Amino acid sequence: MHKKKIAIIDDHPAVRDGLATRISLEKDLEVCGEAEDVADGLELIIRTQPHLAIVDISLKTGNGLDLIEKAKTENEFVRFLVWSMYEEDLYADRALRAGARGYINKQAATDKIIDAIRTVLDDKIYLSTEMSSVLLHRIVMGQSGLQSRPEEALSNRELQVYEQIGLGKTTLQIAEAMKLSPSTIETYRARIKQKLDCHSMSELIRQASQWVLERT
Amino acid sequence: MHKKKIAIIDDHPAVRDGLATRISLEKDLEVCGEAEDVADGLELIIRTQPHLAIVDISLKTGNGLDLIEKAKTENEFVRFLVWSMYEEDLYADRALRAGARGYINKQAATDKIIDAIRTVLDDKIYLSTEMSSVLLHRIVMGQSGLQSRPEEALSNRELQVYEQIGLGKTTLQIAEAMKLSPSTIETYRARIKQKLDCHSMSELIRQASQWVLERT
DNA sequence: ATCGCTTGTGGTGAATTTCCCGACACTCAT
DNA sequence: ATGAGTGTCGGGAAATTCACCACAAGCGAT
Repeated sequence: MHKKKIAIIDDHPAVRDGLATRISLEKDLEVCGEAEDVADGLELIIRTQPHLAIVDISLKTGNGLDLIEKAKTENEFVRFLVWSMYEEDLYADRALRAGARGYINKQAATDKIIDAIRTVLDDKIYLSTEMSSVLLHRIVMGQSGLQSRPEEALSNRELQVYEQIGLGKTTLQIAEAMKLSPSTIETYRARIKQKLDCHSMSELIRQASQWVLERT
Repeated sequence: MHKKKIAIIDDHPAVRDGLATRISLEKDLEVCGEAEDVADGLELIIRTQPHLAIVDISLKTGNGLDLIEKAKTENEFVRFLVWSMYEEDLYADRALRAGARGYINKQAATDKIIDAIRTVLDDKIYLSTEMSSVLLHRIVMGQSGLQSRPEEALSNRELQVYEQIGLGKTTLQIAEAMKLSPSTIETYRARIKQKLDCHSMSELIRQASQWVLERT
């Protein structure tokens, strides 16, 4: 029989163990290797060409999403499933954007991960139902479901404001800096929130500051 | 033979599985139960009176250190080992102060955790050698020496709130999650702002969210 | 044994900010 | 020329933040 090969890339040995033993219970799946950082993970993927790589976001050195971005071009046939402790709404769309075919939380029961694996191996997208509906909602409301980097959704002015927000500036500070009425900044902020699907200032600030950091 | 009973309290099923299977390989150890949040963890400890409880810091609801504080008085004979993904230098001394007998990182090899378990069961303290010397050094220098990170100035509660802030949660959401009055969260926030020298919510959120990202 | 400081918890009321509406002019593409 | 998106602003209601205060418990220093 032809078993599907699964690679596990996670920086917690106990997690790898737990996952590996659980996967081994399935007759048609086998773990073809494990890695705990980006370099080893890449090497593992290139060498073993797994059908699916399960990737944690926070690795020993670097980020699982980076790994996926790097690996996906050279390894057409490898599918990626992101497996992380972070809440889905923080990272699911980033994961998909990076090239993953699914996202599953570590708090999920181990049986769920098997579901997710099979779903992705079957060339479908795996997300929680809530997250799926959020993305679908975005498609209906906005243009594309995945917010391809904020730059593309925001207008010039909005982007400038977004950047200031990410720097931790208050509405008033931004208004002064840009010599505009605070009301205007409020409007931009409201539009940004709508476009990026944020529901509170806290969330917007968090997202903006993250964006500022990541945009090197 | 009289096996030592181990309780596992962690909110990631895969971690529990990995740990449990690894522990089961030892002839003189047995897992007497698992839990994934504070309430269940307490109940588990009271009911089974394990020789040792392995406790993750971030649980589904609440904090592992709180669990230890609550559990230790009523359960004299239960020892606690903190097992977390966070870097030792911020949490190890908090863990010990809360009543734990050791701290081990999730990135440690699974054999290490067995070491740690045996060490604690043997009524010794388990820490990495680096951390031991750091703590000793702090004791000698009178603790008020140089705190490399401003976050070290925060109290336990403040740190929990800080983390939530960094995740983009609003004051109200945090209050609900921690089952405290919003006023209390306000107070913590004010104290955090003072300690970290932030002058507005925006700045605090920005700093907290960056911290959450960069802390591994 | 006492004093002072920190921590954990909460409250009040004023000041600010956010939120939800609407408005208007201008551009650009359909 | 109509509608969608953008840049700019305002008003009023709702929510949040801020600036204090309070108090009990714990802990270290005197």
